[in-house]
Amino acid sequence: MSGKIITNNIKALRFNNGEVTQARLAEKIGVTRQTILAIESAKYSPSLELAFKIADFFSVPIEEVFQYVDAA
Amino acid sequence: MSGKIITNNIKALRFNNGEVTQARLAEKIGVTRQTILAIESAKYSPSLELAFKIADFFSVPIEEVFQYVDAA
DNA sequence: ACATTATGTAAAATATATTATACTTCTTGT
DNA sequence: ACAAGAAGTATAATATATTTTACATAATGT
Repeated sequence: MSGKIITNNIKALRFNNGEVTQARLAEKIGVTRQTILAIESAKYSPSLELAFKIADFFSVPIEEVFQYVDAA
Repeated sequence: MSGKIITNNIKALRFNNGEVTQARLAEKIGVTRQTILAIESAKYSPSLELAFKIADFFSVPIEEVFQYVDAA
């Protein structure tokens, strides 16, 4: 049915950028630590705006943070 | 505060691709025509998943459909 | 002028993202 | 072993996106 899922490499990006913590990333972006945690562990996928904010924070395009790929 | 807003060129893309209608785009992507209309007229911004679906439909990266730019 | 198709407006109902709070577990340094 | 910082689990409350339905307007072809 759905076929595709959204994955992310936020954790990897956090460590490629001077060990930024979940709490600090959340604070910088203006969301809660819970939100970062939930997205990072793929509990749900973010709004487009939040996706843009995260991508902007790491200075990369959205596609480098999130991937829309086949589930199987 | 926020400073940035999300814009889109869905309408332009629809006409660059053989005049695909809102209803047809919605149907192909698996959402309601109202959703396409609301997003196209920036009543609200979509979920990341829907943004991916729209971008995929037009075979372009998300950044070519949606732009996160300064409001002013 | 009429019929048809596409787009816009509106509002209530539902689903999903985000917050807030509190507690737990893991790591690391001392 | 202990303390402190970071990450994980859980849940209720709130905000926002999406659906559904219904009607209104705009554009086009006959």
